[in-house]
Amino acid sequence: MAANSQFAMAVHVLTMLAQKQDENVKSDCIAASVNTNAVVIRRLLGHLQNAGLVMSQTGASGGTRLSRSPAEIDLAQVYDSLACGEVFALHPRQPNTDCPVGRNIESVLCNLQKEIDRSIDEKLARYKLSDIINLIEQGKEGTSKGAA
Amino acid sequence: MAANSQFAMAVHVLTMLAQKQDENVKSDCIAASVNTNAVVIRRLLGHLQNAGLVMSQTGASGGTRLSRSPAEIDLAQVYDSLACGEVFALHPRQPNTDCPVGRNIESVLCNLQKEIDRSIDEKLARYKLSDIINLIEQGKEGTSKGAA
DNA sequence: TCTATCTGTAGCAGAAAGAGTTACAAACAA
DNA sequence: TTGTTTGTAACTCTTTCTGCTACAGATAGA
Repeated sequence: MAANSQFAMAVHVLTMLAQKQDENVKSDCIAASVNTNAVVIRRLLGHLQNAGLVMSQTGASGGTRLSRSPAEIDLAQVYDSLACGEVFALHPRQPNTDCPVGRNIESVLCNLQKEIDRSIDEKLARYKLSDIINLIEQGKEGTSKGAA
Repeated sequence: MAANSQFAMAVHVLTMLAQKQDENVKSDCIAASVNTNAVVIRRLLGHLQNAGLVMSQTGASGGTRLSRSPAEIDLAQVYDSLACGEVFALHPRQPNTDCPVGRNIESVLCNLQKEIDRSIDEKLARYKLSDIINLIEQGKEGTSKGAA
């Protein structure tokens, strides 16, 4: 396991920002909803800012807001901005190069890894932030009729 | 990051077993090629055995061999046997349920996660172990002309 | 039956990665 | 000038993974 929870938090954060468009949201406020520390949120926002998805403002009455509309942000952009890629890692130690398998397997797996990453990206690119917001809105009515 | 290197090792191990079909391979021997400890290999083989991909034999002249032909084993089976799934994790702490976003985002992301997992599985299912072996064989000739 | 060999697994130590926290400089509105 | 907010460094704690030792149980072969 040990998967990355940053992505889930990022989607959460962006959804909140989308709901308060044209308003600076403070990291404290976001942290309260995600149930974590404000610094954790600011670190996350740093990545989203580098990717051009949000913009922050320091100082009094500062905060963060989306820098594009929710329809112009897709989940692949979010995923990539966190650079948490790699579904599986390669060998922790260099395999034994005296063995014919060990000598060549890395490059084969590396290519496979890239291919998988591309397919995840394609899948995520189909979802806009605006789609996620719609799904969450649907979830509000009824208890949880499954936002499939 | 912190992705799972188990998958890479598993493919490595299975490739070795395929090359010594109908022969019991010892965990020591595999460990030497993967460049790790024999116990690590035996733990890994346990998963593959539960999935019915290999069979082990204890005692003198024991070891492990494939329980099917390489053409009957695909990488999705390998991936699933390790149960290392989950491309991204959900929130480490329960989000604040007082917040409308926090209350519903988990189920939305959970569904997304399942969808991504399915698409990885579909992609991996296209590769048989026999395909991997072919790619590695190709890599032997020439230095590394890219086993794409 | 005895012995040498190999797997399966428990249990421990060390390393690595993350999360959470405190603290503070820099930016900025009022 | 003052109060507020981000950005970031630095630290601790926890969790997870790897590697390792040790040993019980299984088994082939003498």
